[in-house]
Amino acid sequence: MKRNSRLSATLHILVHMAEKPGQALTSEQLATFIHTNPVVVRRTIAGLRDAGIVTSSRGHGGGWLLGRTPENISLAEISAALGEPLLPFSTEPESPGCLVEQAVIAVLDDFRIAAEKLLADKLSRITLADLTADFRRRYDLIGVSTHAV
Amino acid sequence: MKRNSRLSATLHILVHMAEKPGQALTSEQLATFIHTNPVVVRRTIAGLRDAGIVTSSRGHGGGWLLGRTPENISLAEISAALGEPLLPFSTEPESPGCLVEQAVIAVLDDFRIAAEKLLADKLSRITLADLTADFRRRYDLIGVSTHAV
DNA sequence: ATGAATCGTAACTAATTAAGTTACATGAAG
DNA sequence: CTTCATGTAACTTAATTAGTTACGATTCAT
Repeated sequence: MKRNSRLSATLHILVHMAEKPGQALTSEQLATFIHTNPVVVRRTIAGLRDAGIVTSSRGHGGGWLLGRTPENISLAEISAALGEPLLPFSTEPESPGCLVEQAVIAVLDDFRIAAEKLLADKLSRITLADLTADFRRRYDLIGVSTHAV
Repeated sequence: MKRNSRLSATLHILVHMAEKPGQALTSEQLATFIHTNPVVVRRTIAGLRDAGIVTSSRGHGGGWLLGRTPENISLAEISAALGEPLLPFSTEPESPGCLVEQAVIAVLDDFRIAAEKLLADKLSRITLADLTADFRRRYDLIGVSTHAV
């Protein structure tokens, strides 16, 4: 798994889970989808479990299941559960007391708050079901073209 | 300079430059503002020069100047000139041929394109002049309270 | 001309972060 | 009670970014 691809890797995993409803997939299986190892998977999606997006069970026959239907899982929730910031820039003070820095931080923070809200709104309108629908469309297309050619 | 603070550090520098109009500031001076060293400054703002936001001159009496008035320098341009992506997540394929991945990337890229446009629009409405105005407000407030107390 | 000041940039080092790995405890199913 | 899973801590490795050193190129003052 490359850097900065936790969101796409997680979505990849979730679509696979959505395609096998009711069937628990192990960290091992999920890991092969995103070319990494089981511990990285557990670590990455641990937050999704806490958010109720997935459930995990141990022992024989255990593994991971979606906690809700794909229609009820939005990318906003997934992104939030991963715990990564939506915007990459930091505004932590480095020169406390510098009025220029304070002004810069104030303006950037205002922007950031508004921007994060905008992005979260947009993400909340995309669900896991949308992703699986897109996948199915591609899948069917391949099938058609394979038969046609 | 901390990680992920290139934007705020650059704004910090630019506000200082805006406060000394017509006066060339050296990389050395700019570096002290953001607690780093001159080479890091040159490297960081090199893109701003290419974008015409600042100019630099060498030799005795040389240094950095704003290339335009603060009213005509938007945060969108500054951010673009820094060459950093507005959104942190990557959508580079890791399993070419995997339809699930393709679906995920397609959806995320759509989102990313729309989101970047939104953010750029918001940033284009904030100018360096807005930052200096915010700074002046804080500066005047301190002056007032100092005199009052 | 010469020297001092300044940027431009390459090359290297150090610090930080994130992913990958190993190891083992915990719990569930047969 | 053995096997198959997750949970998690600890460590290692890899990648990225900031910091540093060094030096060439350019400009100004004398």
